[in-house]
Amino acid sequence: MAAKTASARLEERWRNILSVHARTMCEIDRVLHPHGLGASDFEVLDVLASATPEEERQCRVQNLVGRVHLSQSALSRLIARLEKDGLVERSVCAEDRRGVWVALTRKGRDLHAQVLPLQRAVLARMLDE
Amino acid sequence: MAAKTASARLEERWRNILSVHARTMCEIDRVLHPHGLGASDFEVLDVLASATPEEERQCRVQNLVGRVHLSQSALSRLIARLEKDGLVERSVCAEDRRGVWVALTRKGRDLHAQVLPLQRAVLARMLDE
DNA sequence: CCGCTGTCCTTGCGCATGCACTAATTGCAC
DNA sequence: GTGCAATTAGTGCATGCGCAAGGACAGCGG
Repeated sequence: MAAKTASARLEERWRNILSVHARTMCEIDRVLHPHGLGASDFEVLDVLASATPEEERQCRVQNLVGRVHLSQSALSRLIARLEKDGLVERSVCAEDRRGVWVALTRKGRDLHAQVLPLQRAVLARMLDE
Repeated sequence: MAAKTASARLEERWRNILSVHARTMCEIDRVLHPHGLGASDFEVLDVLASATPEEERQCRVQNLVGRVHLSQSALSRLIARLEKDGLVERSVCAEDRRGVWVALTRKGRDLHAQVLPLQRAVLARMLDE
């Protein structure tokens, strides 16, 4: 009975995570869509905006993979999209020419600043219950 | 400063949810894949297995939409796949011929019983930290 | 009956994602 | 130096998803 209860509790916690994740994710998408962004796009923008205090620059893409919940390939394409929209810039890494640097453009930084409050508002609404 | 802290805490919680969700989801997929199932497939099977104590039968699909984090269309196709694999059966609802009943087959029930411990093990591993 | 509105499921379509593969480059062993 | 494994990004392909539209049916008012 003890084991059963533990398993049931785990299951309940998991279902709860699933539920909160789905609803919040969906809401973020809905709020960001008018600005031409999806939840993943924002996630990358957000990492770039916060993890780039203008100094801690590494070869980026590889660096991003660890901080975002996307595969390398998905990230590659996502960055390509962001670049096409003029939100980030890619440049080859001089020290290691395999790598690619990714940096927010002015436009990207502005857009991030603009939508950040919207995302935070969603989090506040959804995570508080 | 108080507001900033609250926002940061929300952000941290959200990142944590994102992380746990991604890792657990991925692991469930990995464990279930050899059995021909994905995480969503299992979710549906699991709901069917637990929510069908042989009696509480409703027109199903509509009923499932509320319990699973998928759109109607995705669910429709997912059920079609499960049916193709012989794991569930669809039948028109007599009282309301718009509706469709979905029921686990013997094979579906067996497979669910077989993979359930695997999924629970993943939850135990990933959710405990 | 008739038609209208709403519900339930399915389908057409475009898109984002992951896997496996490739290309370019590095670093190391020899 | 030369070759070889490892690392880093990008690409072809298949798959699953959501949105919007469609088709079948129920329920209701006239």
